[in-house]
This record gives sequence, structure tokens and C-alpha cells, in this order.
Amino acid sequence: MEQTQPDITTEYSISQLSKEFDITTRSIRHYEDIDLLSPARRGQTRIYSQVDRTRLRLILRGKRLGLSLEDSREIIDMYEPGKTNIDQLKKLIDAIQLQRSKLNQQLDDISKLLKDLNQAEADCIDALKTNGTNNS
Amino acid sequence: MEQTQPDITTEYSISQLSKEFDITTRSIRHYEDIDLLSPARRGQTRIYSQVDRTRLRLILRGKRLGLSLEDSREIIDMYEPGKTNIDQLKKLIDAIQLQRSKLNQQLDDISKLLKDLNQAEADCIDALKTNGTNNS
DNA sequence: CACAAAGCTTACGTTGACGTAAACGGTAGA
DNA sequence: TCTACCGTTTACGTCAACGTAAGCTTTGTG
Repeated sequence: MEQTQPDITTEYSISQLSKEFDITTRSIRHYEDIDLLSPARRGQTRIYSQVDRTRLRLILRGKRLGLSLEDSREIIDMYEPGKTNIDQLKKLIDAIQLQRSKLNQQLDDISKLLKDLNQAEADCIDALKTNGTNNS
Repeated sequence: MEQTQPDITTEYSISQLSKEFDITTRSIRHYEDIDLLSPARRGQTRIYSQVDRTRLRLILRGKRLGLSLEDSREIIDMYEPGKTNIDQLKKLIDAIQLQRSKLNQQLDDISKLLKDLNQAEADCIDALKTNGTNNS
């Protein structure tokens, strides 16, 4: 029962993260410009914590899902610490419901698209067989 | 066993489509500008067929999935008529594989996000119960 | 017949998400 | 000491996907 890596003291440089996630440092700094990240500094140099890295991963996941950075901000803020106010909590739950329904819509879209792709592929393979002999 | 609506002769105006899909006519014309749609004309007026409408629906589905219009174009072109050339067919199948893997990645992302949302919601509800009495 | 509603074209503006270039500072190795 | 990287800031550029406005025609209706 030993824990191996993700120590709370683990640090990352900007280029480490850019390599790990295959994005430019410019992008990472851009996320900071719009306050999606706020890494610590040692002198002038940015120091990214485990938490920063997780936020970055969430941002990129959002991007893969076609979310804008603002959308991602909302979602990321959902699993954050202190939302002591009851009204905020209720708002938050509503927001979660809404995101969930969007995601379910996406699931539906994807399954349809996958079906379409399967069909298209089948048609292709069919065409290959039928058409395989007489071709220019 | 009667067929009800989607007759091959069914036509749509641009404003009909814009209402149906809740987008602006500008968008629809934009899709035409970049050759994603090419409706017939009666005089100067655009006449959209069932096929056009389907393409539009595919475009919008793509958008919901975060695809660029160029990505959508590729996908839409996949389920199109004559791809007689064998090389093209093979390329097409490759493209389909690639899209499929992207979609599977999205599925994974979504399921993770849904889990996160569930957790966040649970935390909220928990906070509501615990914190429900002493609040400012 | 007037005029509102829907259609059209042309063309410049805007927003998000970075790209790219310039110009500079610290440090580690040949 | 030089030069190669890494890091930094500032700031203008770009590309996609439309928004928006102007100015014009066509069509239906009180």
C-alpha cells in the first residue's frame, strides 16, 4: 500500500505540461490570461501544481468535447471547494442538470454518427467487392 | 402502410429551416458560401430539398460534437453516392476508422465528465443537507 | 396602392482561441 | 566566454464562423 507518484509537492514546468498534453506553451499561457489557470511563480517562472495540471486536463477534455473555454470554466468551477451559499448550490445543481442533458444529447449524436459511419464503411467494403474487378 | 410526410418533392424555404433548427438565415447562407449546401433556385430564391435539409441536420450535429465545418464536410461526404475509385474507397475507410476512434475518445470523455458531474451534484446535495441550517 | 414581410447581394465587423515575432533575462555545458 | 535552451512580456496577426448593416427586389394583404 505505498503511494507512488502524485505527491502534493509535485511540480511541473510549462514546457513539461506542453509536452505531456501536446499543446503549445502559448496555449497554456493563454489559459492563464483568461484566468483558467493561475500557477505559482518562482521569481518570474511559472510553477504548475498537481491541481493546475488537473485543471488543464479538464480544459482539454472540454475542448475535445467541443466546449468553449468559457463553458469549460463553468464546468470546472463546479467541482471546486467552497460553495457555502444555499442559493449557489441550487444554481449549481441546475447547471449540472443542464450540462448532463447536453452530454446526453452528445451521446445520442455520437451513437447516430457511429451508426452512419458503420453504414458508410459497409457500403465502401461492398463497393470494393463488387467493383474490385472492373476499374480504371 | 401509407407514407405520411417526407415526400421527395417536399420543399423548404430558408426561413423555414432557420426556424426548424433555430439558427439564423445568415448561417444557412454561410454554409452555402463554403459549399456545404447547394440548394436549388426559383428565380433568385433558394429552395431547399429533403436532401439539403438532411445535410443541414448533419452539419448541426457535427457542430454539437464540436467539429469544424471542414470536419463535417469530410464526414458528410462519406455517405455520398459515387466513390467508384478503389483508392478513394480505401482512403474513405481509413477516414472512417479515424473518425470512429475520435468518437470513442469523446464517449470516454463524456462518461468521465458525467461521473464528475454526478459526484459534484452529490457533493452539492450533501452540502445542502449538512449546511442547510446554519447559513447566512 | 401602400407597405410590411421575406428574400437577395455585398461587404465590413466581431469574437474566440490562439499563432507568431520581437526583445529580453537566467543558466548550464563546451 | 559563448551559445543554446528555457523562461518571460508585449503586442500585432490570423482564421473560422458567423453578426450586422445597407440597399435593393419580390410577394402577399388590408
